[in-house]
Amino acid sequence: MNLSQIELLQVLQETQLNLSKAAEKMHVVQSAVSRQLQLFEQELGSPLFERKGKKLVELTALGQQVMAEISVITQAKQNIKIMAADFLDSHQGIIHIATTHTQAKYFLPLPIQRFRKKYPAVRIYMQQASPEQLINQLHQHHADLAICTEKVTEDKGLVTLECYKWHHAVVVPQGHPLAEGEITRERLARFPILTYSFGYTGRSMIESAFQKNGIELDIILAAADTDVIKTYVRLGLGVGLIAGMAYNETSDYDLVMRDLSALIPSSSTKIAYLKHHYLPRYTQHFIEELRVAGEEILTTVN
Amino acid sequence: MNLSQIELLQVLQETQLNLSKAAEKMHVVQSAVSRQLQLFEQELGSPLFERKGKKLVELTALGQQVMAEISVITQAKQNIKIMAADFLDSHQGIIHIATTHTQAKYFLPLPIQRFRKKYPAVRIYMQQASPEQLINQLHQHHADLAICTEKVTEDKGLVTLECYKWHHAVVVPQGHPLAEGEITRERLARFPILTYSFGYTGRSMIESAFQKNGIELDIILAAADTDVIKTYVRLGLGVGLIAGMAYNETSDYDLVMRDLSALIPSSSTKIAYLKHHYLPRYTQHFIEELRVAGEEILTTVN
DNA sequence: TAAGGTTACGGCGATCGTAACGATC
DNA sequence: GATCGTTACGATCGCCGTAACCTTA
Repeated sequence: MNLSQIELLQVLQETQLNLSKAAEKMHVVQSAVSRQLQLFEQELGSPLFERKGKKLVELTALGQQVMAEISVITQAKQNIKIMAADFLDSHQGIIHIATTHTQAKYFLPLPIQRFRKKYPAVRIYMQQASPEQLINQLHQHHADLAICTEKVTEDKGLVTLECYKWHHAVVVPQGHPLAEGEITRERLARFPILTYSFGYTGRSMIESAFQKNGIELDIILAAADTDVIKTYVRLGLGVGLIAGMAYNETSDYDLVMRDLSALIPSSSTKIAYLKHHYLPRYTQHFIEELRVAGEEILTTVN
Repeated sequence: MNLSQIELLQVLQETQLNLSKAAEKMHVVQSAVSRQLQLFEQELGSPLFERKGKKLVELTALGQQVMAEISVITQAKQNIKIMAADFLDSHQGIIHIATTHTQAKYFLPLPIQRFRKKYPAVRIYMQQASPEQLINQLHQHHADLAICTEKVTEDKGLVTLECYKWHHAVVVPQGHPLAEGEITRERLARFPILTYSFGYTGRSMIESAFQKNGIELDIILAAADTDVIKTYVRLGLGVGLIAGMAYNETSDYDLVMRDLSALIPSSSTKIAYLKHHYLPRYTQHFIEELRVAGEEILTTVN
C-alpha cells in the first residue's frame, strides 16, 4: 500500500471509475494505474470494484468501506500540506469560496474588500452555484468555504457557523398598490410573485410562512438571481420577493422596498466547511471578517 | 510524501524521537530513516522536530499539528487492512484485550469460553494492567478492546459501551463479627479495610460513598488483585472490600460475603475502544458476547 | 568511547513508459 | 473503429545498505 495507490482510488471515484481518465488526471500512462490497482487489490486479497468484462462498474462492499478510509487519508494528507504551507507563510494562499449569487453580490463585497487589504497576497476564487451544488463543491474539495442560506446545516460532514440573519422584503415599481398601506400575507398573495428558485436564498422560509397559513402564492417567475427578479419587476410582471439586503437605495431608486419581517421568519446565512478540513490562518481570519460584516448588518438594520 | 515517511513519524513518536530505535523497529538501517526524515521535512519546508545538536528533542508547533494527522492516516491505513482481512475471512483473526485482574478472572472466562466455541480460529490475547495503562494500550494500538470499570468514559477519543453493573461486597473469615448483624457504614469503618488500589475496580465508588458521609476508612492494604485481598483477609488482617462477583461460593467457602449494595452505589464495567478503529465482525460479536454475559449477571443477581 | 545522527556512493528493485493485444459498445 | 482495459518488456529513478565521518554525553 502506498499513497499513490490511495490517490488513485480517490481519483477513480472522481472519474466515475474510469481508469483512463484517472491516469490522465494523475499524469501517468494508463497501464501504470491499471497495474497499481491490480497490485492494491491483490495486496488486500479481494477486489474493490465490480467488473463488467474489464470495465469497472461499481464498488464492491469492501470497496465502499475502504473508500471511506481513503477519503480520510486524502483529507489528512491534504491537511498536512496546508499546515506546512500555512506555517511557512500564513499570509499567502488561496481561498476557494463557493456561494450563491445573492451572497456574492450583496454580502461578500464588503468583507472581501476588507480582507484583501489585510491579506493582499491571498487569492480569492469565487464560484457561484446552487446550495446543493455548493455542498458538493465542498465534498469534492473544489471549495474550502461555502456561504449560503439553505441546506448546509443538514449535512453531517460539515461544520456550519452562523454568519448573519436577515429577512425578506417585497419590491415593487413606484406607484404600485403595495407601495402604500399595510402589507398582509393575504394582500401580498393577490399579486403575481417573482422570487427565488427552490432551494435558493431563503425560498424555503417563504414557502413555510405562507403554506402554514394556508395561503398559496402565485409564483410566476423563479430565478436564482435577485437581479433577474428586479428586472422583471421593473417590467411590471409582478411583485418581487427578495432578500432585504439585495435592495440598494441608489441603484434601485425606481423600486420601492417594503420590509416583510413581520410576515416571513428571518433567514440565516451560514458559513460551511468540511469537518476534517484544516483551515489555514488566513482562512480563519477571512471567516472572522465575514462574521464581523454579518454583525454589522444586524446592527445597521435594527 | 509517502506512507513509509508517515509510518516513520508514527514510530518516532513511539520511540521518544530516537531515530536509531525507529530504524530498528522499521527493519531498515538508521541512515535510511535519517534521510527519509530530512526529505519529508524538506518537502514540507519546515522542520518537524526541535533539535539539540543532531538529536531530536521535541516536536515543533508544526510537528504537533502534523502528528495529529499522521495518527489519522495510520489509523485509516490500519482500518483498510483490517477490513480487507475481515472481508476475506471474518472468522479468523486476533483480539487484543486489555483488562484488569478482576475482569480477567471473574467476568471474562464465561463469555470468552462461549466466544471461542463460535470462533475457534480467533486468537484472544489478554493483557492485564491498571485502567490508566489500559487506555494507553488502546491509544498505542497494543489493544483493541479495554474492559474495565474506571476512567474510560473520560477519554474523548474512546467509544465506551456499558457492559454490566455490579456492586461491592465485604468478605470476612467465618466467625468474624461482621458475618452477622446489619452492616452500616459506621460499623464497617471500625475494622481495618483491605481493598483495591486507587483507580482500580470501583475504588472511586468506595471513596465517594464513605467520604460523602464523613466517614474515613482505615485502609491498611490496597491491591490491584482480589486474590491478594482475600489472602490477607484469610490471615485475619482485616475485612475485604471487593467486587461482588469476585466471591466464589465453592473456592471461598471459608469466607463469608455480605452484600454492600445499600452502602456503596453500584459500579459499571465498560467496554472501550478507539473511536476511529474499525472493529472486524468477530470482534463485534465478541462484544455482543460480553454484553450478553453482562445481562446475565444482572438477572442472576436480582 | 559509546550512542545518536549525517553524508557519500554503489547496487537493486519498484514503477514507469512504450507498445502490442483483447474486449466491448 | 473508438473506447477502455490488460500484459510484456526494457529503462529509469528512488531507496536501501555499507561505510566513513561528525558530535555530544
